[in-house]
Amino acid sequence: MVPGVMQEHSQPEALSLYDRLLARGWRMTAQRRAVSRALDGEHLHLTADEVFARAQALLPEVSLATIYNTLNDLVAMGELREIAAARGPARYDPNMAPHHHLMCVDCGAIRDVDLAPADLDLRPEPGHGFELLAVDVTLRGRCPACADDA
Amino acid sequence: MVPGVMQEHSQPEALSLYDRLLARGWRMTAQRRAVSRALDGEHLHLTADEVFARAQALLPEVSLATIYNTLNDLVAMGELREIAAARGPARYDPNMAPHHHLMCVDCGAIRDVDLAPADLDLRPEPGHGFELLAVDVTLRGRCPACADDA
DNA sequence: ATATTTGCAAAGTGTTTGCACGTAA
DNA sequence: TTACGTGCAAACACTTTGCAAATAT
Repeated sequence: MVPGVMQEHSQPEALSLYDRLLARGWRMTAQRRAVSRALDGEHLHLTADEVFARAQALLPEVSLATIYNTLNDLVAMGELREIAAARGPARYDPNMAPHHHLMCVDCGAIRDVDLAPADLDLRPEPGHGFELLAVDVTLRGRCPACADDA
Repeated sequence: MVPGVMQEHSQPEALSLYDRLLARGWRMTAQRRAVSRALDGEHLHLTADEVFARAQALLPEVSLATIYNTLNDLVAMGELREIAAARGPARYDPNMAPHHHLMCVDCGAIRDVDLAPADLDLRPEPGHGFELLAVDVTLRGRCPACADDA
C-alpha cells in the first residue's frame, strides 16, 4: 500500500489514521508514526499507557510524554476522540464515524454500538437554547463473561 | 419539616437526600449532615471541592478526605450518582430520577435534560449479549452565553 | 462499650509542562 | 536552516489510604 495516495473509490473513512495524517500534511516523525500505527485497527479503545506499550513495541525510545502530546494533538485535530464513558484513565477511539459505546460495569470492557444517532438528534426540544453539537451515548451493562462469574 | 417522617402521599423522590439517609438508618454525624445538606437542591452537579466548600460553610472543621469518603459511600449506596460526562474532576448528582445531561463544550456548564429513556431502552439489538443496566446520554453543545461570546 | 467515622498527611494515579536537545522539511 | 517535535524530570490536579483520636449508637 502506498501511503498518502488516496484511491478514488475508497470511502475516506477507510484510510488508516496514519494515512489520514499524511494526507493532511502533518509533520511526520518516527514517534508520531508509532503512535498512529498503535492506534490502527477497528474497535480500539486504548488508554495512553496502552498506546505507549504498543508504540514502544514499534519504537522503543518513544516517551510517555510524547504519547500524551500526540494524543492531545490528534484529538484537537479531530482525528481521534476521547471516550466519555470511562472515569479513570482516558480512552481514545480512532473511529471517527458516529457510533456509541457499550461498557461492562464489572470489567470495563468496551464495545462499539452502531445506534442510529437520528434516534436522539431528531429532538430539537431539549436544547434549552444550547446549540447542539454532539450526542454521546454510553450503554452500561454486564458482559457475557462477567455475567457468568456473578 | 420533620426529618425521618415520610408523608404517605409524597413521592419517595421528593425527600431530601438527608431525609433519605435518615430513613435508611444511616449512622449520622455532623460531617455527613453537612455533606448531605450541601447536596440539597435541584439541578446540582457539584465537584468534590464544591461540596467541600458548601459543607465547610455549615461545618468549618470538615475535611476534604471526609467529603471524598462520604461521596463514595453515597454513590455505593445508590443515593448519589457520579456524572459520566465530565473529564476533569468528578461531578455528583443527587437527583436519582432518570435523566440525562446537556453540557456546554466551552464553559462546562451542565443542565439536566428529561429525555424519555424509552427512546433508547426499547432497542434490544445492540446488546451483543450484554445484560443492559443503564443508558447514559450526554448532549454536548454551546450554551447561550458562550454562543454570544463566539 | 465498641464499632465506625474523622482528620491529617502521605502516597497514589493520571496528565501536563519547562526547557535543552534533536530533527523533518 | 529553523521552526517544530521530543525526552526528561519535576510539577500538577484529583483521589485514596493508614492510622490515631474522636464519636454515634
